[in-house]
Amino acid sequence: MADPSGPAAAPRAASVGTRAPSLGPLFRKLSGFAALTDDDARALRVAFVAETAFEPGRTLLGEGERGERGYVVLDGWAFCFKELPDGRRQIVNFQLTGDFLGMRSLLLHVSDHSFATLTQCRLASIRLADWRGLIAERPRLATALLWSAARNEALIVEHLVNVGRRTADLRTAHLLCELGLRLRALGRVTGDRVVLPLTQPLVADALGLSVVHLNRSLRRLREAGLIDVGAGRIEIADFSRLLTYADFDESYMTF
Amino acid sequence: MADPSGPAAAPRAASVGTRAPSLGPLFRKLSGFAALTDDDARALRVAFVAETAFEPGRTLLGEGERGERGYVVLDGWAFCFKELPDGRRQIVNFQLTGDFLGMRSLLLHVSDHSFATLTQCRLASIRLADWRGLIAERPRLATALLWSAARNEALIVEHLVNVGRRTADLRTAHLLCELGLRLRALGRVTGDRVVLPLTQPLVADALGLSVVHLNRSLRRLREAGLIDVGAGRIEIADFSRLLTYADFDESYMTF
DNA sequence: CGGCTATTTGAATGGCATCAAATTGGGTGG
DNA sequence: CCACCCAATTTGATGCCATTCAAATAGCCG
Repeated sequence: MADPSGPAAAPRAASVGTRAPSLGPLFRKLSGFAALTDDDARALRVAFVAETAFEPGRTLLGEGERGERGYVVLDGWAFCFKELPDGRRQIVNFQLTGDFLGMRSLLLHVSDHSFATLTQCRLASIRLADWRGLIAERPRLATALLWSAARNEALIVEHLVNVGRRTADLRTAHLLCELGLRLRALGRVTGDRVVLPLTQPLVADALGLSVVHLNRSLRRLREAGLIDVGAGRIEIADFSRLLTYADFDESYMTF
Repeated sequence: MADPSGPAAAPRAASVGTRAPSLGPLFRKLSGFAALTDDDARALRVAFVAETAFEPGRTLLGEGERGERGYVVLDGWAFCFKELPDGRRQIVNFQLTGDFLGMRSLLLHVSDHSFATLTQCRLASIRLADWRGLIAERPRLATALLWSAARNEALIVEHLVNVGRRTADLRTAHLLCELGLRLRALGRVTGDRVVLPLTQPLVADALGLSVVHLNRSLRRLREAGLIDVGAGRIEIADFSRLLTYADFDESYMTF
């Protein structure tokens, strides 16, 4: 194990940028896809520049703009979305600690989507040239990134199934389950309660529902004792039962 | 330009497999993402084994199975989908000539989705080890594959927006436009008419609609003179007007 | 010819959107 | 500390979009 910044590593001087970004979660994720070396860890540390915190609700890149930098979430929640001509929008997915943000915009000349912070966020960023360099010169890293892209695609595909073929209540429960499990995989969840920093307009845009109808779905889930809601926050009250209720099949996440 | 099997190349003996697969469209697509060399073309030719034709409606891999081989469509239509416990399904996207099929299943230990042929198909296939080899040993190819994965993700994301935020009529028109443009990019379409080998149950499963309702949407499009329908086939009758009707923004496809 | 699937239409139901409005809570400036 | 504003939450009423049930027709294959 070659964690570039994990707690197990001895304290080391900041190698690049204002301070060494904590790329531990990212590196752990990528290590699950390919056997990375210390050199790979070092290359990641060098290529990614730590950024100071971004405030909540900040749009980092709009559709049609040119992506100058790609990001990794060090801490906080972000999300990406597409807007329609009439102003409505579809949230594509949420990014948590260790997830990439805007890498597709970096690859394409013009971004096909937008992304923004949801909560206060700490992000590390990378320039296109450095990104290309990592892929071209580090075969194991390139392999891990392709695996990571596959995992990301699997999340989006399941989201599509959710929106296309499930009722509002199950759809809502399913999304909450996925986010809860992703937090659990990060070691942020221990018991049967999970707090998610989600407002209802946001979740409605993710699920392809109106805010009004989502609110009624949430009320039913609350009356069933599965969740609690309020003040810009949705809280899973009984994770086990919510997973059962949603008939959640986590096979698309477990690789 | 180093087309491994294009018509411009002089006839060459089959290098591997029963005959040299026509990887031209795949190579052309990948060349748009990174500058590939003759060696890259050769490596692709060696790794992909030509397969004989598959009949229409053949499921190549089911959800939960282990993907032993990845595929490239040489000719014909295929599609991938996920099934729900109640038997309904969501079609994720369609694969045309030059598109990968089942690569995500190859990377993951257990496939999270299924895929099948739609029409008669000719496919070339690759084993996991050879796939890993291409990625690890050919940096330009790895780069191109990551770009290709990004493009594929962009298609799925737009599909999600379509299902999540558009009405049935616009949703239907949008899908037909995308497929028409993809055929056009392959040089298979010249005029304002495009024939698509799609049955209505299939399109309904792609759009997250019931067959009955899709049928009514198609009727409205037909009465508007935009399409023709019948006998396992949907035909774009006036591509220009259909693009206008769908307010189609092709920026997500043009890279 | 019989069975299967695709296409099509009618009728009724229901899920979800839209419109409207009351309430709440956090943030900000006076 | 209060007044105000703005966004989020919540509920009611209404109507439409889409599903479901039902059935008829048509085309394909064995």
